[in-house]
Amino acid sequence: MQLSNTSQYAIRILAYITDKKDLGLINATQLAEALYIPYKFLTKIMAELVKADLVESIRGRDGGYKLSKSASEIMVDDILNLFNDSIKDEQCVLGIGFCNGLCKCALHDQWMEPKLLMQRMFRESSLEDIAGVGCKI
Amino acid sequence: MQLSNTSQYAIRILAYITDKKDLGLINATQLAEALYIPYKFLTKIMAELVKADLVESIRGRDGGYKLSKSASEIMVDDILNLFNDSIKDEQCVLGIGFCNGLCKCALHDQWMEPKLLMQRMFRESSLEDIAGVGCKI
DNA sequence: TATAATTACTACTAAAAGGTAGAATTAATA
DNA sequence: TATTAATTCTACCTTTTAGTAGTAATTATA
Ligand code: SF4
Ligand code: SF4
Repeated sequence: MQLSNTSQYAIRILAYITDKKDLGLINATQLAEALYIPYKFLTKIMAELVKADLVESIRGRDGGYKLSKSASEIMVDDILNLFNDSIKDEQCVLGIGFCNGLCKCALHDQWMEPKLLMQRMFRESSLEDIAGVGCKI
Repeated sequence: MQLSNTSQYAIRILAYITDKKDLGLINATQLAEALYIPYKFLTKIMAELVKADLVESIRGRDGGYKLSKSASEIMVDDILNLFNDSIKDEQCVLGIGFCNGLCKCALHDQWMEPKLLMQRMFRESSLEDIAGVGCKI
C-alpha cells in the first residue's frame, strides 16, 4: 500500500529541482547526492521525465535539467501517471473494482473516502505547492 | 498504491470461507474456482494462513479448511500483517517517514487523513464484518 | 581541435512478486 | 489394504521492479 520506489524518487527529484530552480540548471550528480538516489537509476528516471516533457535537459558540458513548464502547472498526479501509479476511479481494495452499488463488500464504502482524499492530494498538489515548504528531502 | 495481489487474494479467500462457514469444510479446489485464483498459488497462500493460525486445515480425503477462530476475531489487518502489507504509523508517501513536525513536505498533512482512514478500515473490519454483505466476490 | 563534463542509449544483473509442477503426506472408505 | 481425495513441501519458472555498467552523443571552453 504505497507508491513504487520509482514514483517516490521522481516526486522528490522534481520537488528538489523546483526548489532550486532559481539557481539555474541542476545536474544528475547533484540530484543523486542530495537525494540519496543511486546515480545510474536517477539518470534513467530523468530520461523518462524528459521524454514525458516534465523536464527539459541540456546536454553536454555545463548541462543539466530544469522544469519544462511552470511548477504550478505540474501536478503530482502527472508524475504518478508516468509510472502507472495514479489511483484510478475504479480501483478497489480487493482488486475487483466492478462490483456495482447493489452488490458491494463491506470495505467498499470505507474505501471511497481515503481513495478520494489521495486522488485529490495527488491531483491538486503541484510542484509549486510541495516544494519550498519544510525540509527538501 | 494498492495491496499486493497476495493480500487481496487472502482477504477474499477468508471472506469467502467465513461466508460459507456453516456448510462445513471448504477445500482448495472450491476456493480456486469460486474466486478465480490459480489453484497452485491458492494452496501456497492457504499454507501460510494455516501457519499463521488464521485457518485450520484438515488433511486427507474429505479434508479442507475452516477458520481457526471466530470470524469476529480476525481483522483484515491481521491478514495484511502476514504479507507485509499493513500500513505502519510512520509510513510516508515519499518513502522517507522520519521528517519531524518542524520540517515537513506539503504532502505530509494531506497524507495523515487517508492513512488513518485506511488503517482504521483494516484494523477495525473483521471477517464477520466483510463477509455476508453484498456480493461474495 | 582536444578535453572534460554532461545527458542518452543499450544492455545487463539482482531481488521481489507472482505463479507452476510434481511428489510426499495424510486420512476416509470401499 | 488399496484407492482416492485432500493438504503440504520443495523446487522451480516467469514477470516486474530495482539497480548497474559501459559507451555513445553532445556541448562549452581552453
Ligand atoms: S464491493 Fe468490495 S470488492 Fe467490490 S468493488 Fe467495492 S471494494 Fe471492491
Ligand atoms: S514531511 Fe513529507 S517526506 Fe517527510 S515524512 Fe512527512 S510526508 Fe514523508
